[in-house]
Amino acid sequence: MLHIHIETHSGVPTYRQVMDQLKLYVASGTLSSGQQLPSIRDLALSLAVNPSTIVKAYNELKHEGIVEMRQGKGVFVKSADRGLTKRARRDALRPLIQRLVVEAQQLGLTDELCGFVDTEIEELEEQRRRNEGHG
Amino acid sequence: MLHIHIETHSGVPTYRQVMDQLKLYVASGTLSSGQQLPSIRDLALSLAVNPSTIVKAYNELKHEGIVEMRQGKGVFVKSADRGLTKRARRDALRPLIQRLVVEAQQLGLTDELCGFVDTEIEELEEQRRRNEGHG
DNA sequence: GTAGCTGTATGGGTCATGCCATACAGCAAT
DNA sequence: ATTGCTGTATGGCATGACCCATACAGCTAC
Repeated sequence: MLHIHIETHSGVPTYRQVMDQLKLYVASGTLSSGQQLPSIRDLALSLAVNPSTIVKAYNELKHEGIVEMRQGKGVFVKSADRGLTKRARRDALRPLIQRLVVEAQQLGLTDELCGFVDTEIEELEEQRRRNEGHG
Repeated sequence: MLHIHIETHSGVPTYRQVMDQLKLYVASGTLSSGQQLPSIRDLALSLAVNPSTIVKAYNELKHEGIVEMRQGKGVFVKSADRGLTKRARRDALRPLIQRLVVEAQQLGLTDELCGFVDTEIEELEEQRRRNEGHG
């Protein structure tokens, strides 16, 4: 059973919170390729939100190539996107990196930034390893 | 004279574009501590937008501790924020890092990520060095 | 004090976002 | 074919984002 927590008054939209947590689940291996996600109605019910909100989240994830939706069947995790060239994938990441670097500079943390990133990666990998064990 | 370009149909709000470009100018040293920014009216005129739009951008930057506004005097670049503890500054950066790491994982670029970040930092430093020369 | 610059404050109009409600359509087991 | 699951499509409605217009208030030079 998938555990998703919605912070009602956080200012970040419900569908966005759903997306982000699902993306984290996929990235950490808690949800792996081919695995079925809760149906729109089920997830909507368990989160006590309108089904259309879940539809929006799932659709965005579909456009990002993270899930696949089959009518009558359900929603499934898609394998990680390797259809794009490495260059294209890097370019997709670039704006976010630039933003991060500017923020870090403003906070006087450029020197430590790479270490921070590595720590975060390590944490994610750790989670993945744990999920290997359980799966 | 400050060069700011507004992409009208980019979907990203005008005030946001102003903010981002100003932040980049500060981070790259093109604008340095204590320096005066264009007045609200001047900038609004040169960008052909309403003064209130500039007010919004400047106010956001004020809240982020990047500029200082003195009535009757003008708007000035504030020195980089060191009032917070290192821990607090790191925490401020963390959500952005987490998001980046998840995106990178999804694109299969975790291994290269740190290198990408370093490249971007190097590029910013390069700009700073060039600005040292001119200033 | 007055003229001319500066930032500040308030209110309004328009449009997109975010959420909800309801009806439609494909797939599969009975 | 019927039942019951699945995703899909359409429309409505409220809130907030975004931008604009106009009037207010502090500082400085004359």
